[in-house]
Amino acid sequence: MPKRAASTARKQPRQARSQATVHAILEATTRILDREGTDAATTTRIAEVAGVSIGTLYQYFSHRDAVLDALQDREFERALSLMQSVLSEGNLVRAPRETVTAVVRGLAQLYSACPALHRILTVEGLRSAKADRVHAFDLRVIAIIRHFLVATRAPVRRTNLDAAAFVAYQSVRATMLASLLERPPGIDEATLVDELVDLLLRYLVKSKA
Amino acid sequence: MPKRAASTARKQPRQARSQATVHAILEATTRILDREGTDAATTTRIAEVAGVSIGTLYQYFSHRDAVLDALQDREFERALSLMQSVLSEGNLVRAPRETVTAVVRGLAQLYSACPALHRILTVEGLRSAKADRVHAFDLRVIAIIRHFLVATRAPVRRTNLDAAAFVAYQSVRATMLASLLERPPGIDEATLVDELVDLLLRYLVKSKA
Amino acid sequence: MPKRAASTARKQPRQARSQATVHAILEATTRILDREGTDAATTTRIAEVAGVSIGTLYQYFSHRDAVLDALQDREFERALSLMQSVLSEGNLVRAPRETVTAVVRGLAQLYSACPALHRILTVEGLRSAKADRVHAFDLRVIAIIRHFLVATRAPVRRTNLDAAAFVAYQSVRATMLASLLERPPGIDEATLVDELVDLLLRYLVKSKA
Amino acid sequence: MPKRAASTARKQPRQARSQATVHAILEATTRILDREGTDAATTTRIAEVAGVSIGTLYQYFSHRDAVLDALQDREFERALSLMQSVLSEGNLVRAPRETVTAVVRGLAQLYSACPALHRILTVEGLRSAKADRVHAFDLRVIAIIRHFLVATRAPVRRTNLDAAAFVAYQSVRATMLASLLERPPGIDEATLVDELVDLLLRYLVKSKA
DNA sequence: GATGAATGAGCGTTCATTCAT
DNA sequence: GATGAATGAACGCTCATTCAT
Repeated sequence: MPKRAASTARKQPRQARSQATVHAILEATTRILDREGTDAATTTRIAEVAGVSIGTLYQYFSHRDAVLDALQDREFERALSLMQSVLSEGNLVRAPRETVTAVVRGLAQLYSACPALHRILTVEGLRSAKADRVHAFDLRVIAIIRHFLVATRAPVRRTNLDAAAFVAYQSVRATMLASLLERPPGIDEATLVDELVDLLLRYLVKSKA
Repeated sequence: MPKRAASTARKQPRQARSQATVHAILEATTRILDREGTDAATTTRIAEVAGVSIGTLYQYFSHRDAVLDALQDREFERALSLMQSVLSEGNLVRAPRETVTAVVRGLAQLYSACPALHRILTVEGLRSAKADRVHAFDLRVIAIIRHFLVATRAPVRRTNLDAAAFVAYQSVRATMLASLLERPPGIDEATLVDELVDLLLRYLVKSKA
Repeated sequence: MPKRAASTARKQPRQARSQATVHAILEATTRILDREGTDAATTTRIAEVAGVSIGTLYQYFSHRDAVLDALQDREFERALSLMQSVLSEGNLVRAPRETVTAVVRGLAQLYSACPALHRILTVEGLRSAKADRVHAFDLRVIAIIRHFLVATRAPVRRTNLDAAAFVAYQSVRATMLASLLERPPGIDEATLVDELVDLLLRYLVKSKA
Repeated sequence: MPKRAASTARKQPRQARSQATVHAILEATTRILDREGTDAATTTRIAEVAGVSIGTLYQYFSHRDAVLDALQDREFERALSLMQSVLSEGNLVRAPRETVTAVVRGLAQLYSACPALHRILTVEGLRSAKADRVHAFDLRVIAIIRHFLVATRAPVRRTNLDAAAFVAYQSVRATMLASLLERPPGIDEATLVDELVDLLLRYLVKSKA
């Protein structure tokens, strides 16, 4: 009894063929955004890459932005569940470095598959009403981090936890994406992870000494 | 050493009137981008706000992107000279906290005047060939930071200076812009500066203890 | 004398189920046209309101216009039989005012049930080849009226009966529809009927005096 | 100091070329509506027939309907000024038959140049918000007729002047247009005018006898 | 030099129609 | 027979760019 009809979806793809079509559209959009940028993601191009007609696209998405929204929802959900699982109650006893490394490594994996896409999705807030979606996501991420900072046994150094969570998230997100996209000389992925983990630990946690 | 022969400029604005026109166009573009967003920055609108005809605009800029490029150059130059002056040889003797605070405050001032514009300029890098321009700018910024890290008398903690400069710059830039644009609850500008200064000092400099 | 082999019908709805489907489609179209206007009468919407699939619709009607044509046929037939019964031989002995009132009242009833529909059916004649259908209908109506004018015992004032029938019919039809659709102030339906009856009697019949 | 910028017009055509362009667009629309019907009046077709590009059309009209509105305004204004001049104070002393004949002849001339166009313009009220424009026009026409009925020296037979003006206008309009469009056998234009004049006189004015 | 009317490729979107299931 | 996913021509409209004045 699936009653979660997203407001953006035109019809629930119940049949196998329909699901495949929707999937193909989202994958095509992912590829286009990651490789060709936002401007290339026209409805015509998406349909073309997905191997469907433009009419078919509009049977599943009410308008162009609905496709982007669906993609954003999917990726945001992925990122959130990643963080939630690593920062969950069960992991509170692990050493801070372990936990932080897990989060950073997880994000690195998530982003490195299609960094340009994630740059667009996490940053495209300027564009019209999309800003609200990004902000809402940011708030959820920060809530998760904040909750972890409250619950962890490690000695947290910060007093303003809202600010700490915000700074931590934005720093890791932006640095990772910039690194993946610019590929600056002398910084491979492993180095980057180490640096970010160190940045976070020194910023967030009291040193043992 | 005349380095203003930008490939995008159509003619050398030698005369006062010409310079005034170019300036008006860039100012108009700045205002539109910051207040109305990228989509509003049509050539017609820019010409209108600048108080010139569309024909005149094309007499000074070969195409729309040339206007944006010129604007980007101008703002990038501003940011670079800011950092260069604060991180210059003359300031090496100041306490690290002073210098770092000066840089962060400087950027905060620069960005907060027109945050949306800077978001567009630094982030719209995805768009087509613009990415290269942003990357080139990033490299210059990082070189300046790296040079400071080498020259400062403060005890630098990092060993990979390329990575350190990159991480430091990206973290500050992204966090500051996100904060200005999202205005997350519980984080005012002063708080943000304090947090970022602390983030940078703990990451970059060995504590005295 | 089977005259239902309309060129627009795709198949003979011999069976009860088929007839019910055709009926449902025509009723749905009627409702949509009258309440939502021409533009809303898409094939998808018609099928939806009729409770059948779009494929089924096309099994009974070769194309969209065939549905409208069938509806037009139905309503035209209704109007014709109304006029024919009132203006038939059996009514020739009634007083002219009685007969004319009956016709006008009959049309008022027919139209007021769904005025927008009749407006579309009688006026949308402009649209492509539909004009011919409306004209053909008009000719039949006029023939009926003309025939009455010839046969009635009342003293007819007109000499050009073609013109008289035409003028009489068009005046009543248009005024009635305009009144129902515009609902002009100061003219209720009873008033309108009185005015039109008076208009017709004075135009068509010699006054007794 | 012309400050009547119509809300539908995009820019005031001050220069000769611009005026010619606007005129060409309206003429093209007239021709298309009259000969090919409403559906044919696409922006592409209008631009094509007018001999301009689609972009030019949109420099003078903010959207497709603005073109139709402008045309409607023009024709409505023509019809109103015709009726106003014939039914004006100066003509109150003329014999009723003279005045009525002048009005009917005037409308006949107006309509016969492009009957299909006038049918569309006076009747297209169903389509979305266009109904209001037609109704507003109808009210103005009726006000003019009503005013004449009040002021004339001829003995008016009707008591409900609103209804009388409405019935008179709609009857003449519809009959004339239907006649021009259907060209029913046995009714030439002169006959039609005579019939309508007689219809109106008998309906509106007390006979001398 | 400056102007702004004109251009047209290309966008997002709709909807009548088909055909494999 | 019935279904509804898929199709694609055609629509209204925008905006970077050109060029005659």
